[in-house]
Amino acid sequence: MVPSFDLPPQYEPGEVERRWSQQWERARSFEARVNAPAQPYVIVMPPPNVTAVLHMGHGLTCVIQDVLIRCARMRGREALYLPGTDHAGIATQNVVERQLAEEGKTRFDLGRDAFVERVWAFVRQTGSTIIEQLKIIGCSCDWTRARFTLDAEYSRAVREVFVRLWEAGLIYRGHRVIHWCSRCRTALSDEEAEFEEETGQLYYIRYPVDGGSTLTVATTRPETMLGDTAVAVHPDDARYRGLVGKTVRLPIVGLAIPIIADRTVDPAFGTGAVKVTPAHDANDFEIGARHDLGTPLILTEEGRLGEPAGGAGRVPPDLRGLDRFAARERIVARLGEAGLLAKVEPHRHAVRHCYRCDTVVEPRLSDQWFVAMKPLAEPALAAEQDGVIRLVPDRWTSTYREWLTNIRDWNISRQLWWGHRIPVYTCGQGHTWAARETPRDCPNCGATEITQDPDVLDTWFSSWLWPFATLGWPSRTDDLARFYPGDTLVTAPDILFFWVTRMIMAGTYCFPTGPLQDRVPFHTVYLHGVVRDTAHRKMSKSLGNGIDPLVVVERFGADALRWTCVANTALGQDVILDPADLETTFAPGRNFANKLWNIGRFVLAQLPAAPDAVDSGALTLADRWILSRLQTTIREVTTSFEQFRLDEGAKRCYDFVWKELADWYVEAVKPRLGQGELERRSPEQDAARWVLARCFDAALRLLHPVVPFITEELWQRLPGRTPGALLAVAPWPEPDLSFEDPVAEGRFDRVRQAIEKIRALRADYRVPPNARLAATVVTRGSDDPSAFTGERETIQRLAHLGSLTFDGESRKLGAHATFGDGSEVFVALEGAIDLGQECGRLSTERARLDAQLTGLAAKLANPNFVARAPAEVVARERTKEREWQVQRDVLDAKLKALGCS
RNA sequence: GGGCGAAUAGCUCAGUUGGUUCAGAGCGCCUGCCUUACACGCAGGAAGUCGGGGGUUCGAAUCCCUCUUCGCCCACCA
Repeated sequence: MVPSFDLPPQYEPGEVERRWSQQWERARSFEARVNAPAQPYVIVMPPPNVTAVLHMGHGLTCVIQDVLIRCARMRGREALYLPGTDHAGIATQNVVERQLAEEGKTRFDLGRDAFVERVWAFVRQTGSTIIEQLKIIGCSCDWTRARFTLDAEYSRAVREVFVRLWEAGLIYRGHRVIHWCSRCRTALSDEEAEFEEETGQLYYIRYPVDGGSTLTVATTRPETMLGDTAVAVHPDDARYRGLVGKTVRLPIVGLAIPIIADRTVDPAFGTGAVKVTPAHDANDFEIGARHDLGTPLILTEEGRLGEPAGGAGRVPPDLRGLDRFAARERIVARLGEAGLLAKVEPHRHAVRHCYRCDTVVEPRLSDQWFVAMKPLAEPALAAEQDGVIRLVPDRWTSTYREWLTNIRDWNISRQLWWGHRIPVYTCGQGHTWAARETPRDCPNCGATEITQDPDVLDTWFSSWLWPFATLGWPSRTDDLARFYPGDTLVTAPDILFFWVTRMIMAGTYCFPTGPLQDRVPFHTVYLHGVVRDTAHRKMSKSLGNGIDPLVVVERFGADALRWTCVANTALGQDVILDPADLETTFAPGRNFANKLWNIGRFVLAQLPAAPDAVDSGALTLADRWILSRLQTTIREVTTSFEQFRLDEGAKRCYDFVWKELADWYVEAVKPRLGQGELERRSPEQDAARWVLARCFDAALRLLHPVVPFITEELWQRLPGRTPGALLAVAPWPEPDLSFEDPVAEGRFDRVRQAIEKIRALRADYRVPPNARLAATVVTRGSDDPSAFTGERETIQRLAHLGSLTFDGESRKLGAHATFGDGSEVFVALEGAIDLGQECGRLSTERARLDAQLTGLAAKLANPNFVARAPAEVVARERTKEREWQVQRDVLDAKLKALGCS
């Protein structure tokens, strides 16, 4: 038996993970130091909504960020992973409003102050939920720097930016048609009104022309006809040329409205005549402006029909107060009765919906605050074009450019109560100004009776300052000087426009001087994929196809969750997980953790006796092989992580640990180490223990960013740890060139192949596992046959042989392997083997090999190939041909030995 | 209407600049194994005309064209 140790044979993540979360926090391992000499590396976390409960989307993005930040930290950078939460105006207000609704109240029953206080109470109560959950999955954030977008200091930054933009003339009051959510009762930005493809109806309505005939218009929203102020046709449309200038009677309303000509009308759509509703359609507003039409507002903020101000009698009393969709039915019915409904046809079109509550958004004329975006977009465009900002994968750059080039002004006012109140004030004299501090009197006329704009700012007007408002801007704090600009921004592409581009704009705007690379908030944007289910639908609560990360942590461990996230996220590709089969989805990570655990159990049992150094002369072939593989692994993992190919890096570690270290090195080294005789020390045993320690230590370091908990737990148990030292801040391994040994790799590969051949033979010939056969390994042409004789014990053990001899000449029935340098290994099993069934199989194999050889011969006979292909390719093909010929000989020998014809 | 992504083993996916790790991994499946770290394991194995078609090339999963099927983003067509 190996020496007793206290580790159970199965890894139990729960207790270990809880313990290390606490230890790391207690050790303040993730707190970035302002005075540290090292170069900083900064990632700001996209702040989750303060009401959020952790879902796989957060999980994926934060795990990716955490891998990068942990890697940077181990590589000696002063790493800052800055967390926080977003007040999420509409989303949070909606949550609290729903709570109120359950009590039968609305926010208006409470009044503004009481409502806002209620939201605060809710936020204070639940606001740290997601923060705690992020700790559970191992995010190595600097929690002391956690920020909330409504913190007092943060609010100061928001006001500062607003006032600066105001003073620069970039904020203006716009009277225009905006997207209105009648459920949230607020305006939305273009980005917040999301298109959804729907099949609706296209209604053809006859408008009677004064003086006879009718003009038919097509509309998808017939209820808005009450707000029509004209009917427009294209000026060149021959069908309607005679009608322009006349008037039509607006059905139901009875008002006379003009027929006008406007070039924006598409004669090919519908009837070529379009009703013009300037107050409820952005296009129509433009047309109305050109033709000096009125803008009667016939839909209320609640989305109900309502008589416009001025009372032109547009909305009949019996329709007033009717919801817009009910009104649509009623009006269509009434048009039908009046014989004015020409036809209705199904119509596929994109309808805008509120991104928070999915309600169909209504275009509605109103007064809102806008930011002029063109001047802000220019430096952001330049940043990408000058290479100061890089998007990964780079296919996003075209999307980025296109959006910034065609950018439209940003409606930043929201008719909500929860958020940053717009710092615009008005006095009785009508003076309007923006102020950093709440003013006592009007700076223009000294009037003391002043009112503040009732609206709040778009949530994103605070989030776009995240990379520097969190560091204390506009104050010139040490944090700001040290940690701005940051390095990498990691997020899913769905908030590229909401957030990423705007952060870049805010960065360059708020840091107006210096070279561009000192102004932009980060130099790399890594846009990873979206978490989807097996039907490739985005995981969402509403679809019910989500996976609760905490359930996964409970069942499989946080490391398993992280493993699945990382191993499945190819560069920028979506991550497909199966919510119906958590076992299949997360078991690989758990199993790998368990494998690591058990390698640890084996290694730790040996290590009390591990020497600090070893004489390189004592290293066996296997030692030199695994050490060489380790150097390769270190190099590959490092570059993979640098290039955001996290899956590749993780899998490379996996293969090293499992396929190389555990499957081969540990097995090869067992006979040398003997059974639990730690006192026994030979140079070879010392070497093995030293190599084990070195490889395992390095593997734990490489894996730590991905699976921090188990690696920390195991690493702590390695001997020689100074108290308080943590893997989380231990140095990243560097490849050691002196251990790179391609010759040893090649030789050990031969040993492996010899063993695999013997194993395959045993399985093929159904040799009982306990049968200790004798085998002969025939080596020919090898540069050093002692490579095999030196590994006699390894081969015997791993191939379950009773005895093993080496032979340079004889060729018997067995397995054959050749190598690139022309050397060969032939393995002959000696013992009773039932070969009766083998003839057919061997003949088929022989036939296939013949066919392949014919094809290869043709290729080699092709003068084009020989002339044009690189020399080493031709040589490789020739080698292959020789190998195949040898294989054919072997097959022939086998067939002959079996007595097959 | 424009742009982008995906299509590779039964399932979920890798495959970076065409050529020695190019036909791979995990899961599942088949055959044996509790072999002194691990059955969340070990050994062996079956399995794919790399979506269809055309082209470039000595050589294509990889580059070009085209078609099909999914998915996403953007767009003022009522």
